[in-house]
Amino acid sequence: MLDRAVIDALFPADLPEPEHWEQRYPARELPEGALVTRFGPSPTGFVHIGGVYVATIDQDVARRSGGRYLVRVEDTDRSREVEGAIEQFERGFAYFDLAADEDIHRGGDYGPYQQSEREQIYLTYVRHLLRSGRAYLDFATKDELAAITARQQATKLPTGYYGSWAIWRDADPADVQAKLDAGDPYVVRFRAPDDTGARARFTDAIRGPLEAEANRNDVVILKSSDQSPRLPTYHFAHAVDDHLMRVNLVIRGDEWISSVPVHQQLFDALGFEPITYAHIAPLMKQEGGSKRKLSKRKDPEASVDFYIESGYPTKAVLYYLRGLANGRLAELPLDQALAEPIKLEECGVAGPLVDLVKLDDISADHIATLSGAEILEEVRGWAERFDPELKTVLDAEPDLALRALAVERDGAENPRKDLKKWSEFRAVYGFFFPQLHAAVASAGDERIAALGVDSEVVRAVARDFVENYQQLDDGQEWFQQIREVAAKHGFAKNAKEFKKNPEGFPGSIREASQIIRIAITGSTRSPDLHAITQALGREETLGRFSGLVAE
RNA sequence: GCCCCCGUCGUCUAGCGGCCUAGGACGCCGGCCUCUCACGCCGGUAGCGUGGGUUCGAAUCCCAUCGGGGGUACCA
Repeated sequence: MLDRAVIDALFPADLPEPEHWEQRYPARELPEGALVTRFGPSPTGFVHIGGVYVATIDQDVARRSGGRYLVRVEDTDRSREVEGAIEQFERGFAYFDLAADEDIHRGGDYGPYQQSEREQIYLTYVRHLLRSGRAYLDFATKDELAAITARQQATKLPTGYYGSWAIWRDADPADVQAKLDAGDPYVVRFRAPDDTGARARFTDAIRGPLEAEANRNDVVILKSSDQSPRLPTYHFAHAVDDHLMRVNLVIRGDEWISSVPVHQQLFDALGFEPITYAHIAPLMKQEGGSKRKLSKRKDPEASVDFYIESGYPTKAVLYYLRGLANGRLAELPLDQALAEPIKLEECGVAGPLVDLVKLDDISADHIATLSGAEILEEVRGWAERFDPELKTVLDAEPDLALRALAVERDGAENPRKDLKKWSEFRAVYGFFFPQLHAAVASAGDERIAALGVDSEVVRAVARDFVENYQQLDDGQEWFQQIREVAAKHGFAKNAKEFKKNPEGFPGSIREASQIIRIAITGSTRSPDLHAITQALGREETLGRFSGLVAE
C-alpha cells in the first residue's frame, strides 16, 4: 500500500473528509416510506423516448410516496458530449410534464446536480478508498490493456482487469512513485474483494430476487489524471451521488443489472447503506424477425422530438408509456390511468415493442374527448413552432376554426376520430380555410374525372345546384337539394340501382354528391357535407363552385 | 468464450396446477349503418419457442434445448 503522504499529495490540500459531505447532505426529512428517485440524463445526443419512459416512472413513484424526484446531469464523458443536448432534453421533458423537484435550474439542498461540478466530492471518496487500500493507482496503457484482453480471449478466460492480470494491483510502491515522478497519467481502480466464487444477491423491486457471480474486476472509478476536472466513472458516481443525494430507489434500464455486483461492493467499501434497485426493461423495436433496443441512430421514433414534432398530445404519450410499463394501467380509461400509481411489482420484465399504431389509436381516442376549443388551443401551440402559416391562418380565423372543429364533434355522441396528432390538422381540416384551400378549377379536374361522370353533366349539376342553392338548417332537407339535382339529371337513386344498369345512368346519387363534395372540400372523403356548409357559410360554399360552373 | 435477464395471438398483455376447447385491448378481415370518410355496432382471424419429465390434470412445477436482449469500456 502507498504511504498516506504519497496519496495525500495527489489531492488538493484542502480537500474535505467524507464527514464533511455527510454533514452537508444529511438524511432527508421525509415521511416514512417516502421514495427518493433520480433520473440521470447524459448529454451525449438527443433525449431518447426511453428516457421519458423511465423518468415518468421515477417521477410517479416519488410523488406518490411523498418523496422527491430529482434530475442529475450525468456528464462524466466529456468526449461524447453534444452541444445543446441539455437544452433539447429540457424542452422534451417540459413537453411531457416531467419537471423535477430538484435539478440544475430549480436547485435543491443536495446539489450540484451536474456531475462535472462535483469533482471535489468524488475526490474526497477516492482518496478515502486509496488511504484504506480499497483502491489503487493504475498506470496501464491502452495497449497493455488491449494485450491483456487479447490473451484472456485466446485462452477463453473471463476478460477484465483482475487477479494476476491486474498488473498494478499489488505494485511495488517504489514503481508507483517512479511513474508518479515521471508524470505518467494514471487512473484509480477499485480493489475488488478477492473472495473468488462468491455470489452477489439482491432483490430487485421489479424482478424480485436476483443472483450473479460476485464482481471480480478492479473497475476504474476515477478517470485519467491528465484530465481536468477529474471525473469518476458511472459506477463510482452512482455510489457517491445516490448516497449523498439520499436517493433510496434507483430506477434504471436493465442493462445495469449486471453491474449491480460492482455497485454493491462499492457501496460496501464506501460504508454506504445499500440501495434498492428497480431495473426496467427497455423499449424495443421490431427489426426483421427480431427485437432490438430502440436505437437513437436508426429509429426516428426513438427521439422525443419525433413525438413533439408530430404533435402527439402529451397525455396520450404518457398514457401509452405508463401502460407499457404497468399493463394494468393500459386497461383503464386515460384520466384514471394517469391518476393511478404505477406499481413497480407489476411492471413487465420483457422489453415491450413501441407500437406507433397503438399510440395513434390512443391518441385519436384521447383527442376525440377534447372540445373543439381545446383542440384549437393545442394545434395553435404546435403550429407556432412547426407550421407558422397554419398558425397565422388560425389566428386570423379563430371562429371558422372552431366551427370546423365542431363538425360532428361538439355535442356529438360519437365524435369523429380523424385527428391522431396535431400535425394532421392541416390535412384534415385545411379545406375549411379559404387561405389553405385550392378550389376546383374546372369540370375536367382529375378528382372529378375519376368519378366517371361526363364533364358536361358535371357542369350542369354544379350549375343547377348553385342556382337553386338554399342554406338550410336541417341536414335532411339540405341534402334533398342534391337529390333533386341528381334526379333532374338522371342519376340513379341509389348505388345498387346504378350498379344493375351502369349504362342507363350518368351515375348514382353517390356520384352526384361526390361532385358536390369535391367542389366544396377538394376531396372525395370528408365529414358531413351539410355541417361543412354550415361552418363555411353560403357565400364561401357557393364560391367554391366558380371554377366548375365556368365554361 | 464467460456472466446475467427475458420468452402466451402480428403487437401490449391476463394467467400463479383444474374456473383455459387460453380471456381482453390494438391491428387485420368480413358485415351492418350510409351521400363519401370517420365514428359506432356485430362477427371473425390468430398465441402458450421446442423436447422431455412430475401429476389424475401443466401456459402454470422441474430438466434440457432453442431463440431474443444485455454485460464483459477511462460509454452511460
